[in-house]
Amino acid sequence: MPKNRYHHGELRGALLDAAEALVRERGVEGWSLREASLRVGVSPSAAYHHFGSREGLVHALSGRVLAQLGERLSLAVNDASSEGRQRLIAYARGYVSWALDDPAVARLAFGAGEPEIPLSTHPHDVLATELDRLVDAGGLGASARPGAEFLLWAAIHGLATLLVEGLVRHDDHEAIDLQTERLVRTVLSGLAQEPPAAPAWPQARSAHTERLARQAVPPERRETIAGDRSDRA
Amino acid sequence: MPKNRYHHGELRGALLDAAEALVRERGVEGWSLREASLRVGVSPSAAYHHFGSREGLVHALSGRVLAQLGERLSLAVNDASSEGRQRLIAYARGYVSWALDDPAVARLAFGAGEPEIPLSTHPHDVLATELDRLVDAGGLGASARPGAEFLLWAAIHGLATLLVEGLVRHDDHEAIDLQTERLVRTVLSGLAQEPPAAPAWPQARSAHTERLARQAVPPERRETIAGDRSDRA
DNA sequence: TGTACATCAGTGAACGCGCGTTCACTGATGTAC
DNA sequence: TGTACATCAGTGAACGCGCGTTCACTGATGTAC
Repeated sequence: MPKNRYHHGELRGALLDAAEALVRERGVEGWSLREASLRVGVSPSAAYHHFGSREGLVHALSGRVLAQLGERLSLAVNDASSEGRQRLIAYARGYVSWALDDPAVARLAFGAGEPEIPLSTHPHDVLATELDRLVDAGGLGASARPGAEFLLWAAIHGLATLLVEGLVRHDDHEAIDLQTERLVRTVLSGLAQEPPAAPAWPQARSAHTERLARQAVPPERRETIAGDRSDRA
Repeated sequence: MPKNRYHHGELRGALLDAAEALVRERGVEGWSLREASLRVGVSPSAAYHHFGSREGLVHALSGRVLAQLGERLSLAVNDASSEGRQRLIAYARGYVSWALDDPAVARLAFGAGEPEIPLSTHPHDVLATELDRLVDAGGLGASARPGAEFLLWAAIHGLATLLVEGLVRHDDHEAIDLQTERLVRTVLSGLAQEPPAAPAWPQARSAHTERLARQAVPPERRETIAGDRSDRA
């Protein structure tokens, strides 16, 4: 807590906070980099030292916000019972209520392309882990597991999106919770019905997983790594 | 085709065309009302005679575009076999491929709140009709029907959205088609599994249905209509 | 068929504005010796 | 412990720009008689 304010100390985080508040108030496009700087009490050009452009700031914020959703979902799932289906219902409710609590922030998180976000914090990873758990507990056949997280994710994400954009409406929060529960139960029971000899469904990939895979193998090594024996660990 | 160009004749439509092209090129926010006017060869203020503001233009366009999707889906469904499940798979494929063919336009259609669009042209209505048809043909129990369109819509919409935003990726179009098919089959089979004594799920409402209901009873008559016998037709 | 006139559908100049970004700069901090 | 100096993290003025919207206007069209 320096008396002196020439060096802010936490400027990067403070700018992200200001930007998040502005998104909440006026949407993703309804504010300027100048205004975010002004709120923090810093010159506009200071922001350029931390983010190269307005877009850079928005992109960084979207990653932070998506990670927050992931953490919230982890908590929601672990607060729920140990029964696999109930945990997934809790996941879905958390996802939908998060989006409805803060529609503009959700739009940002859902719309900003490839996020900068660590593994296992991502909503997709939390969901995948829960489905693995359900299979382990015998609640879902192993043959239905591959790709199942994308079906469930699509369903939950679609409900959240339709509600956030106002294309679908309910009377109250409880009605939304029930609709969410029905949706999850329906998809899970549909998955359980899948014949074991189902066609080999193509595998989808999550954008953040791809990015992380790329980062694990730095660009300059990608061509030689296959035959490289000097790898450590 | 008037030689004289002082009166354009089709200015409203021409402005919508220009705006749609601009959305395609640069996204919903990446252009100005001035630029749309310029493309059409008309002064910016001419646009104000047709749409009261930039927002008005965008809103009108979103309605037009959503209606186009609805028409495309009607065609896709009717081109498919008469078997109910196949028709719904065709619906979903049409929905997803439309969004991927034109991501920016899809974002506009999906994100602009309450659209101005006639009944039965709306994607929601087309879907509801197909589900009714499936029930009539015995492909789905009547007890699972209420609200089912919202489950399926959420699933399809979510898949489209995740793909459009780049959060989920596939190798090619065929993989996407297969994933779409799996999603629809899973939801339908989950719905079919629903116990007949299922809880009374709350009923969702579509934004456009509500708007149409409001319009059917004009505001100034809403209070008296119950006891009003002077109704015509 | 001709004319008067209301209405419709445009023009074009002007407004005030805040934007993203760049630039040369300076004060504060951390490090080597 | 003191000093020189590189680096880090800010300042603040300025740039050129295109924006949405308003306004008083005018040319073309449609209608009544």
